[in-house]
Amino acid sequence: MINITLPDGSVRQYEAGVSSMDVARSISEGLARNVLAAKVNGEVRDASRPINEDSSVALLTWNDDDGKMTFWHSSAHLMAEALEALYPGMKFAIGPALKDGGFYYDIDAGDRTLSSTDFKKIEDKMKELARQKNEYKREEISKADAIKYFEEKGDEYKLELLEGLEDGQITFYTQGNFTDLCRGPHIPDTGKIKAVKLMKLAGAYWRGDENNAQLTRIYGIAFPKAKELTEYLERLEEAKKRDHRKLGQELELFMFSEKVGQGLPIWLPKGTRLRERLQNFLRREQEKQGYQMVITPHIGNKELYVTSGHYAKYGEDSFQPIHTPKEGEEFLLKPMNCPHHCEIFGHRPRSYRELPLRLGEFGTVYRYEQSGELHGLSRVRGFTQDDAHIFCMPDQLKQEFLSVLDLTRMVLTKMGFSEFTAQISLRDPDNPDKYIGSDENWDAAEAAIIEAAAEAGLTTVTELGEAAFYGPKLDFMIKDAIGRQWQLGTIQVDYNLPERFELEYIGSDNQAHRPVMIHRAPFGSMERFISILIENTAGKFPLWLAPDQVAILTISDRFNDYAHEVLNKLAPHDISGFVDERNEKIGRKIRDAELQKVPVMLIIGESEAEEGKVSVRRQGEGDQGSMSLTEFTEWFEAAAES
RNA sequence: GCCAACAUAGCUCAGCUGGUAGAGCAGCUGAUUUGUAAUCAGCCGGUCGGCGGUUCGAGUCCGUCUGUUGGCUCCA
Repeated sequence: MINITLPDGSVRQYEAGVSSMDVARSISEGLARNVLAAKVNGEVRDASRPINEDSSVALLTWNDDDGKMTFWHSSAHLMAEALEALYPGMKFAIGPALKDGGFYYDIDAGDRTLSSTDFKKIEDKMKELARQKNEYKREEISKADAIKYFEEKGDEYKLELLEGLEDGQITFYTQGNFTDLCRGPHIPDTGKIKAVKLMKLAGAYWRGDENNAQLTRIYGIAFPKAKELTEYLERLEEAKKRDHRKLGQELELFMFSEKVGQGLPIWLPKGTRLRERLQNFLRREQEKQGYQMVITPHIGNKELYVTSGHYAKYGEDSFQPIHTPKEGEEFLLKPMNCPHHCEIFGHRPRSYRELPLRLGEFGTVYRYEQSGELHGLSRVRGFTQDDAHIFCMPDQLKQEFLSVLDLTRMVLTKMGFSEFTAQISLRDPDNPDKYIGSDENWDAAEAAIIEAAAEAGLTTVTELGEAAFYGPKLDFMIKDAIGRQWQLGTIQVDYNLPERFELEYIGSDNQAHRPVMIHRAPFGSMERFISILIENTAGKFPLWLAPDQVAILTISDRFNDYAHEVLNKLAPHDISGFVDERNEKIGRKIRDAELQKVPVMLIIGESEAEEGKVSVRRQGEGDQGSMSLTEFTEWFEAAAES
């Protein structure tokens, strides 16, 4: 008998050779039906494989990430089986599951060209094969036999893969009539796959190398329940509707111009109002916490970046230097604000009494991103960071970190994001030479970050080896309204720049000391943050942020004068908007304001003009009744708070 | 950057196998003076992304450039 330890800590006894599936059955039939694979002593394996010694076993279902990955991997095999059945002679390269969901298979279709019009046929075949509930059978095979099999089949890709594998650890998996070289594991049988959809087709090189053959990559998704596929597709639809590029155009927030240049966003009036509101908000909050704003130029002498080390690191992959008429003089578009801020710190002697010195700037920087990486506002070549650099003494690090965490969390919460986690990136303990700065400093900084995050009550994930060479960091991850994860603001500790710029302060001991620097940007960049904000709100910005807060809609042009009077009276209350004077019916004006997602509509006709009132309508909600202007400003303030 | 697809009016899109461009919305003009998601009519608007080529003839075929979109070793 062997002991099987389950995740809840309970221990059960079974005959040696028992399978994970048997274990599941002994617990409940329902569980057994849902088991996709099992994690045995930390290794994900087929549920059918025998266990011969005392082990810990976790049964994996659709609710486990490893279960999903196994499911999708098996789905890739199912797709390959369907392809082979429909189009004999195809060669298969690799077909993994994807962490972000779904799977793909890279295939060499020979002379045949596959297109998305073939998807339906392939999906139908997959469903047909799935209904046969074919078992995924594992088989250990000798390298010679494996080579023979694929030589006969004429699949040079699998043969190449075999070259890299050792005899004795090669396995085949077979379901139905399809056999594939595969490490596994797989789900018990194809019958679990109830819903499949092929998503897209892309070119991909064999082994990702452009010198190799170009293969056809087919992406697909699969689920154990039809309903889950429907929901998945609905989520994709929803994401499409929220796409900030689409909304940015519809709401006239920003634009791009070929003439201005790729990846260089142009902020239109409405987008600018939105952005300025965000900046003002952040500026005020930062000033409350003792930040001082500074402004530095968009270009800097090359020497500045040689000093900071950025030139050596980014030289040829960036915008190239600007030459002046003067011989040998070169300027760089600034890729970062920190060197400038270091110069501010260093321009006169600093006392420890001035620390922490917190310098903030909405600094616009330019980076030459690869053209293929550009994407709407989220990946651009010119953007503005909500940047700040805190120069402090080592023993102030934790306190400063804590206030930055507080600030970040506060502003994100105000922005409507409530679920965050923090990723803490530390040194790679096996590679101490990769990092600059003393061990004591690193230990202290890492401890400061970990303690600060714990004190702030943040859920954290720690990644070893992910730190920058100059210091550890913490990144904020947020979840948006439709469940997507985004990486936002980052907080980094830096020992490097103070050293390169030879920054010093005079301590209470009358000796010179080197300050520690914290880089931090709660939003990251205004561009990227706003792209996330647009997608999170679907363009329905909170009242206090909306570019136009109220649309004043007149029933007929007889009331235009009163409408303007109302607009003027709202201005002192910091409520802004416009009067829709068009000669249109009220229904039309409402529709247009609704589509423009103006949060509040004030409807003005005969009765309002006579009684000095406004009829209030909330975007997406409808009529809120009529009120006096005083009542309305109170209503507005209350609404803006919530 | 590489691969693929796409680029037609301000926007969304139609235009069969090559035979000199169309719709809806927007805009303009007029009528209408309107009560909670589209009033009616008329008009304007495109060297079909740029350049080159094939052809008697190119939005349509080929090349090239620009831009956009999706992908670009999560290893069998």
